Amino acid sequence: MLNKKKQILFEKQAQIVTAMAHPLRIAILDFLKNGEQCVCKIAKHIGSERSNVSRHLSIMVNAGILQSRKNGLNVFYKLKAPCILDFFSCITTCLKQNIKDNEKLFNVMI
Amino acid sequence: MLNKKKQILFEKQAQIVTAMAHPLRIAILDFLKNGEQCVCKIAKHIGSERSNVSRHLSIMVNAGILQSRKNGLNVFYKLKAPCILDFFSCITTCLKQNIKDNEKLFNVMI
DNA sequence: TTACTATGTGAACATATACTCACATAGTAA
DNA sequence: TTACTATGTGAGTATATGTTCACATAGTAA
Repeated sequence: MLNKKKQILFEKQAQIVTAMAHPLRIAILDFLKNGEQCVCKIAKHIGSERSNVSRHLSIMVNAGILQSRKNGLNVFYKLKAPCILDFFSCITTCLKQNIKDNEKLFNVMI
Repeated sequence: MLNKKKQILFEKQAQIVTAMAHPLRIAILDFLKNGEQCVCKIAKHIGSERSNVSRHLSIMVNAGILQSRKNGLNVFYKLKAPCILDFFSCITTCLKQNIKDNEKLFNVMI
């Protein structure tokens, strides 16, 4: 059985992973890899409602993977842990492997 | 605006990230880092209903981050992409930073 | 002051997710 | 055959999540 310490660790880790587990949020993270952006620019770039983008951003700020800075009317968001980007190269490796596996399955079927 | 290709890529990536976005699933991934395990061992280790564990496992198999092998009555599950484990070191970095930030905030408040 | 812009948030709704229970299936062993 | 074990899954329920609309707030600029 898991001890309480590990259980808490896994819950905290899940909070961070969950904050990345959405196509729009991944699109935002990808957009922010080259530096901070304001909400309206992000909303325009990913093509979604401004209020919805605002919510997605606050989810990632609460999880501690983004940080924000106010400047006049604008609020700028940027990545807090750049290592998050490395993660997506692992994810892409998974994706490529999945495609290979599907090809194999397909070749067996026909 | 995002093009269709990128949109599809982010959706596929989100499917994989979502498959890791749960404390029990992270506990399972952690348990499997030392090699394959059958469902009953996994269920006993993480201390959850066998049927629930079975569902969590199938979520991760469908996402392509686990693979399974049948042997008699048992079904053994193992990690498909070991780079997933590297990811959790990044997550832990985030967590440590979050704790530091909270400390700073706490010091400002008192 | 007024008019404007960027952002955040409450309320409502639709959809997705997690969990449990009960049962079905498939392999083992007598 | 029967009895058992490990696993998966349908149904039901509770909770969480994503989205939109409308409105509130805060800063800008005339």
